[in-house]
Amino acid sequence: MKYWLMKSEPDVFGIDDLEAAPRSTTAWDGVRNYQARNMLRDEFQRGDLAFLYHSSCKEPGIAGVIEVVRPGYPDPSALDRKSPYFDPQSDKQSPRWYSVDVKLDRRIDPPITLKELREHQRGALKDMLLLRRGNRLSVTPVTAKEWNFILGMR
DNA sequence: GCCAACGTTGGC
DNA sequence: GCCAACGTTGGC
Repeated sequence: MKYWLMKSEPDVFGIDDLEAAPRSTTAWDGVRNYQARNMLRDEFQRGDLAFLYHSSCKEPGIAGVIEVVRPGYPDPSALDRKSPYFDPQSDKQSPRWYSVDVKLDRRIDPPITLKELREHQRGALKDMLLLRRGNRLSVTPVTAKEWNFILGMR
């Protein structure tokens, strides 16, 4: 089993939206970066856990734990002409983009802020990808050590 | 295959 | 709104 961190803008889709979704489950679609795509397609497994991270908002931080309930499958939004994530270059035969389905496991209240995480940037979280300068990947792996340490912060 | 221009991300 | 960092595009 692996651990991940998945970014989302709460103004677009946040933990409240996930909780309100049917069975608190949603398709994690719209990822349009090859590195992230490869992880969704090749590495995500049912039962993996991920932090839901709120980005581009007032208090960026980890707002909850989510579980992968369906591993990588072709992202339907890439083929949906009406979707904002539609990609005319993708096609059904050789899908370019992938999604996974995730379910809310539990909220982290209050969220563990980026500020708090940064307090450990020289210590337990010194290798955490999220905290790396210039990191823009919306899906990143988290080590078991980092995972447990961060959960211990609440 | 190089690399400049451009677009996007995301914290501040 | 600014801007650093980085990915992508496209001309050559």
